[in-house]
Order: sequence, then structure tokens, then C-alpha cells
Amino acid sequence: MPSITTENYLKQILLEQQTAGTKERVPMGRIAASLGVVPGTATTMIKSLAASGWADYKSRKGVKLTSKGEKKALSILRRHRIIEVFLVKILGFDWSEIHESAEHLEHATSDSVLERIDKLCGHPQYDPHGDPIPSADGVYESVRQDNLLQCPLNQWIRITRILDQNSVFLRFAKRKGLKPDARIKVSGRDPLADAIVIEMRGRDSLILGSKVAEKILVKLKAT
Amino acid sequence: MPSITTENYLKQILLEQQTAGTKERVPMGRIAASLGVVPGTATTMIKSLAASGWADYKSRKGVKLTSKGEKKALSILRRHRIIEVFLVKILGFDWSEIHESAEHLEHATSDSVLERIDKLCGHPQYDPHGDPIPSADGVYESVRQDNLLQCPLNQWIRITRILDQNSVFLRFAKRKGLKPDARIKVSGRDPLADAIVIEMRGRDSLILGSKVAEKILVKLKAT
DNA sequence: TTATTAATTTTGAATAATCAAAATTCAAAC
DNA sequence: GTTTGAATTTTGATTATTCAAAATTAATAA
Repeated sequence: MPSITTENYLKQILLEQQTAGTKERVPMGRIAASLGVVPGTATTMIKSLAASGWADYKSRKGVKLTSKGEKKALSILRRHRIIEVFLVKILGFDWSEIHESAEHLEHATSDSVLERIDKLCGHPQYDPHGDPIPSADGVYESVRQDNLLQCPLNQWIRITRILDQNSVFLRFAKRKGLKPDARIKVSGRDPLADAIVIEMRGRDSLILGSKVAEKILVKLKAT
Repeated sequence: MPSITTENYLKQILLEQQTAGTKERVPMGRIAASLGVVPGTATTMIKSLAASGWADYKSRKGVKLTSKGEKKALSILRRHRIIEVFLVKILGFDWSEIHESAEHLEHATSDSVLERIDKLCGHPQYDPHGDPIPSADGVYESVRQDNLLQCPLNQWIRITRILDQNSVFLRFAKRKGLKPDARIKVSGRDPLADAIVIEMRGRDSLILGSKVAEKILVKLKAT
């Protein structure tokens, strides 16, 4: 029922709500920036989403999804992430080059096709970036994960997730071994220098700035 | 580059040109009917396709594709048909229920994704309806096939193709055993009754009207 | 409190795709 | 040769999505 554009707005609101952590309203500027439109366009579109019952919009305050909107957004996110698994696991694409394709396919994949792809992929729980996949009935694991600025020092931990879809960054990350399931240890952190040092088995130690360190999430207990 | 709408028009012009057999221009009425728009819309859109170099339009005469347009249309048809194979062979859908899904996916599948799907399916030559799949460089087998009104009588032949995408008809066809690769024999034809009789191994003989008989193509030499 | 500024909203306009209905054309029938 | 009718084109509108730029608002700084 919703157009492709509408689906993109819904998904983006959900992602922004998540990034913000809090269940607060997402400001128009954030929506506009992440979807690559001018602010006025975001305002107009969000108003029209609100008029259709997808979102709850308060002028100058921002948007949040209605429960109807959240349900739809979760199903789009599910489609996106299952398709990413499919592209990597079944079609053999590289982890870092799939986002664009998934972005298009997610709007063209019916529920019945999606469920078959899900089965073919073995009902995955996480996508290739380590992002959790919402279940078909909209249950969405939102486990607390630390990033590399917050996690304990000098302890072996496992990367669970990379919070960036930019393929240039993803290629860099992959080259350096920074991908979901990799084991690393943060051996130093220097707030003044805005940098951290990490160790990985069989590699030179690596220095990352805080901007990047923040994008890498880890699970505390290394298995 | 072309929009989804443009892709649909291009593909439809190609299909109509093919059905017409001749390389003549396709009239606006035909385009409008098959795409489900009013005639005025077809005129407007075709003019705009022509302005972009996809088609060659002559007022009150009709359209035909330019070579640029044909190249693009063949690539869309290729995408459509490979996706149909994928839906049946890899995802296990039934032959008669895939057209809709393929119709959407064909516009969301990049070349690189398509080539991987093609490989996964074993580089098929025909889709599940028996329609030939254009090669990546646009070569399109257009073998002469007879339909059940034209083929020789009392001779075992093999169905190659069903010229209809309507899922109600396809389900009927399937129930009756009328699908690509099935062996049949036309045992009688009565032009006055507008009907033919066909035989199939292990089934009762079947009577079809000419409208349906025309939609079923066969290869003369049964193997 | 007033001035400044950043974010947001509004306004006016454009493009793509569509429809309804009136106008036109052209071939066939008279 | 007119007339008729079907197909086609034109015209005028509508919806969705977008932008540029002006107007507004709300918070911040002075």
C-alpha cells in the first residue's frame, strides 16, 4: 500500500529513533539529511505520512512512528536485512557491496517471496553487518551493546555490528579485519588524542579515531 | 536510468512487436490496453519515450523501438524471465503464481545481482512458461513455433510455451497438464465448432476452444 | 530583554504519470 | 464524395514528490 518513498521515510524514522536511543521524536533536519532531501521536503512528506496514520508529527518537535507505522517499518527493515543475508550467503556478494542492491530489492519483495528467501538463508537472526533482523511478527531484539569507546580495556571481545552502510567505509573496515564476529581487544584509549588502539590476532595493532570507534559495536563476553 | 514506468512501456512495446510477428509499429490502443491505462496516457508517454530516444513514434501510425530501446527492452525481458526461473527453481514457487512478483523484481535487480542469479539457476535458456530468455548481449532466439490451431494433426508434439500470464488461466492449464515440455497430440479440429481435441498420456482427452488453442505453442518434432 | 542564529515551515513552482472528456483524423461504408 | 465510427490526440486537471527561497519560530547570546 505505501509507496516506495513512503517506505523509505518509515524505515528511516525507525532507524533514527533507534540511533537516538531514546523514544523521542526525530527532528526534520535529521530525516532530510539522511534521505538526501531538502528540509522542506521532509516537512511536507512527514505531514502526509501523519495524515495517513503512519506517523505522529508535532510541528517543530519532530516525528515518531505510530504503532501502525512501526509495524510497517519493522517489516521493511526485516526485508532489507534478510535480503542482505541472501545477497551474501546465497549469491556470494561481498559484505561491503550489498547495501545499495538491498535498498532497491526491499521494495519489490513480496511477503511470500521474502519468507522463502528467509527459509533459503536458514532463518538468520543477524544480517551481514551484525544488525539484528526483526521477526515476522515484529519482535525486534534491541540488546544493549557497547561501542569501542565504552567497552572494557584489555579484554578480548567480539565485534557484533558495524553502524555504517557506506561502502567505502565498509571496504576499509573489511580490509582491516573489522567485521562482525571478529575478535579484538581495545588495548588503549586516549581521550585527549581522540583515539583508541585495538589489537587483533595476526594483525598489527590499529589506531582509530572516536568517530569510527563509535560505529563499531561489541558483545562483552568473548566466546 | 529509465524509470520503472518507462521500463514497463519498453518491455510492452517489445512484447507487442513480437506478438504482432511483423516488425510493424504497435498502435497506441494496444499499448494502452496491455498496460491498463487510458489511450491518452499511452500517447503522452510514448511521445516522451520517443523524445528520449527509446522509441520511434509516428502520429496515428504507432510506435516501434529504436535500437537503443530494443536493447534496453531485451535486458528487461531477460531480467524478468531469469527471475521467473529463480522463483520456481530456487524458491520453489509454482509455475502459475510467479508473474506478479517477477514484474516487481525485474525493476529492482541490478545487472550484477542478475548475473549471479542467472548463474545460480544454471544459465537457463527458457523461463518456466517456456519463453526464451534473451542473452546478456541481447541475442534473442525467436524460433518459429506453431500453436495448436496450426500444428499437424495426430502427431505427438511437445508444448514449448504458454502465451498468457494470467494466473487463473495458468492454474487451469497446469491442472490439465498443459505446461512446457508436456507431450500432446491434437487428434481433432473442428473449425465450425471453434474447437480442437487433444490427447495426453494418462489423461482424458481435452477439448479447447480456439482462443485457448492459440495461446499454446508447440515444437513440431517431439523428442 | 533584545538581537542573532539555526532549524523549521511555508510558498510557489516544477516534473512525472495519470485520467476524463472534448477534438481530430482517417479509413470504411454509404 | 459525404457520412460514420473507431482510434488517436489534445486539453485541462490531479496526485505525488521534489526544490528554491522566503517567512517563521524558538532557543541562545549578549
